[in-house]
Amino acid sequence: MPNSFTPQVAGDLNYLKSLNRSTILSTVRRSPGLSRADIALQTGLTKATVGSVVQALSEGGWLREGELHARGGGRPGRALYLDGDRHYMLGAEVGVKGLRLVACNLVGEILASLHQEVSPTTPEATATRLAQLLVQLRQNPALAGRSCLGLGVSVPGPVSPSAPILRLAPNLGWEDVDFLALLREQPDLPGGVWLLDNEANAAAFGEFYFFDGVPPESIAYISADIGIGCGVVSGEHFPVVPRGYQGLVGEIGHTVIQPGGAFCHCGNRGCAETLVSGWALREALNVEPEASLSAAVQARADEEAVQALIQRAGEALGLLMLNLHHTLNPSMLILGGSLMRLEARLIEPALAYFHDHQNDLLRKSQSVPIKIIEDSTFTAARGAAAQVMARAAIEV
Amino acid sequence: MPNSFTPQVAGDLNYLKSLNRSTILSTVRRSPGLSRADIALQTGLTKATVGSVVQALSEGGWLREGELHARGGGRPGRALYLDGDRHYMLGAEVGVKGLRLVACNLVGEILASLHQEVSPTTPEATATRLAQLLVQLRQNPALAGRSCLGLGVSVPGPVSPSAPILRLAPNLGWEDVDFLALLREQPDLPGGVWLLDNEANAAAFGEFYFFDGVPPESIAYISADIGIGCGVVSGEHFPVVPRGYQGLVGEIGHTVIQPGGAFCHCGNRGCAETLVSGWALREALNVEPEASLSAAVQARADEEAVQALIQRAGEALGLLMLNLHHTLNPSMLILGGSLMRLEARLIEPALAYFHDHQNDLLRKSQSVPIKIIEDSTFTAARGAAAQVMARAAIEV
DNA sequence: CAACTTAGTTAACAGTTTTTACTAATCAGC
DNA sequence: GCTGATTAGTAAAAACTGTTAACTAAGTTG
Repeated sequence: MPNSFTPQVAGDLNYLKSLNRSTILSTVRRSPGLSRADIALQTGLTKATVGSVVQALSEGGWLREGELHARGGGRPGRALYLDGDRHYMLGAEVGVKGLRLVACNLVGEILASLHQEVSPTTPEATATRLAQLLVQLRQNPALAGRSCLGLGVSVPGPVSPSAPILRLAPNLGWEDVDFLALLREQPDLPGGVWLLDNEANAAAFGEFYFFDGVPPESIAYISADIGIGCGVVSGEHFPVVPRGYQGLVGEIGHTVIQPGGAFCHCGNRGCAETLVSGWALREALNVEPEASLSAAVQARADEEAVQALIQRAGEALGLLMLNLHHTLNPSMLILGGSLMRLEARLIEPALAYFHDHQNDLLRKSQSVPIKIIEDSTFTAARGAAAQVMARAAIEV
Repeated sequence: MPNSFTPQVAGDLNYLKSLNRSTILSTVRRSPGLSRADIALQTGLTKATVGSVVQALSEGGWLREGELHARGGGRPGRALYLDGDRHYMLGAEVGVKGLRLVACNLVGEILASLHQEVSPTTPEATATRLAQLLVQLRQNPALAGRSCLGLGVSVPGPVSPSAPILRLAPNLGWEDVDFLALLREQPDLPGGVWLLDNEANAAAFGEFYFFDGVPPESIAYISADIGIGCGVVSGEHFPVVPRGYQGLVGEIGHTVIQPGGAFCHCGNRGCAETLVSGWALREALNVEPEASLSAAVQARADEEAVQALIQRAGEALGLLMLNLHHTLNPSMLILGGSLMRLEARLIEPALAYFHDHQNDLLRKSQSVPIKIIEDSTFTAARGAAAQVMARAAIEV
């Protein structure tokens, strides 16, 4: 049955091998500690195939052997884990508020990170600065002796699905920027897989790929920051992020939920972002771009108007979550972004709205788990790194 | 790169063969008249492989040879087409207004059809009636000498993604119905692939799979009928219809676009369906379930209140289209369902709203083509048949 | 009509998973 | 402690895939 890792057009034996290698890797990623025999059972491959693929992956630094299983009669199997000690991926977020970089291993652990809270200026200057920070990051002793699989960069705007080009980033004033090309002109950068993606997509991918616990069937990650975006991921072994025809999937901040409502900077009226978003709240509360929104809210928490504003924003977020659920029906909703720093003030009305406005269909189904990421400083950067790993696992 | 036809878990040589056969078939479906050499070029397979697969497909009744190409020097290639004369698929729509059946060939042509405009009662009685009609349909002389690939059934409600079970059909009063199991108890039905899917999904799949002309990258099909649903399809060679965790993808009729608005039958307020849907308009205009909505509108076309009502409904539909575009970003929107019989009265305000409320991101992109299906009597049934073909092409 | 070009087929080949048989390691029971 | 049962993992042969390279087929062009 169709799912997600298929060649552009048709497949040869090489593709088949790559598919199986990647499936085995993903099987171990999703349930660490499986033995070769377990993998054979789960994937349907034979013990012989699994054995030879595992050997190759171990030699390549992707898998490592662990302890022995001891379950009843028979020779115990040897546990297999992703090898967190031999490779790493670089991930970077070019955000409105600054640059954030991580290097993480195959298990998703952040080995080293950097962030610089300065708003990007031109694409060229930003590329230069990012390159310098990448060089600095790679000198971190935690990365010594490891090989780099590549670099993923996330940007605050839609990326063309056909080419790694940032189409429009209103909050940076950038348009049609080939950021990876600018970066490639810089010295001392690693080779391997280079990827560019939207911030919400990257974050969503990372949360799905490195999910802590039993992985959900699919997720929608709502990124509530200056603007509101959303990334969607599904696919057991080969997670897919739908991007749409023009890379606009998940631009839910500009879905209209209040026809004839307030004007939005996008040129329309009544967008969700006019009710819940960093820029709308800052504007309503007169908070300077440099100042902290959550601090301002905290300071004026006893003003009734402020309470009502945040309450309304939370409800709008809840409505957005419901609409998203009716349109994409993910098995889990994840909320992230700097707006989460408003904590219960924003989140409680959102959850309340979400639960109080479920319709019959939803009530019939088991309720959708909602996960909240309080600190998403490195979420997008780590997600970009995760995308690098997923791609490298296919190409190796 | 990930896309859509991957085995449950891992692939063996059988899968590889099936993949390539299916890819070749799809290549011909998307551009009829290609030669073996063209296919080899497009798919990346070698001439040898293409040759042997084409031979197998021809013998199996899937492909036929056509005229000779005559383009410049060299031996001319022989055009290949899907063979419309040897197989057919059955498709049925269990709708609120009755049963609709088609038999169509590999090219998507309807060879025979039936429809019975009687509202279904119980699942059991409906299965019995549908089985009788299927037997009757299969006796149509147009089907003589052809083999049946299977049966697809579409139903007016979400289908569980894990099993072919109708979860809820409010307009039929059905809940958790294993309709295919009921059907299987009936005599004289064909074997092959049996599928069950939501009406909007089936229709969307059919419009994509049998697209007349250059196939779009992806589509969203909005089914505007008693309720409002939506099906999404994308994937070049292996079209995928996302269903979501509980089969609720595309339930856009219950996205809220007017918080605090009118009560919806789903238990919520301000759903899109309260503004634009068969039931809302019928209720507002006091039209009996048996009577024709379009006729009623036609008759009262000069009442100002009626004009305003339809105008508002059209605008709501336009808003829904915009929101859908911002969430899923398909490369084409298709409008279908019985509400299209209201014609320009409904459609013009919808298109006007859609075009007048595009934001900067959309304006920057080339505009999304919108296709309107005036008569969608057999759209869902044919779509269900298309799904059967797609599945059979993989399994054969 | 010979040279050229492109389409399609054939047989040997390389690379994949599977099959089958085997070895390795642990536990249970005597 | 030994034997047998059971499960894990490996090795070599077998089966099957698409590829390669050489060939035949069938047109056009000079």
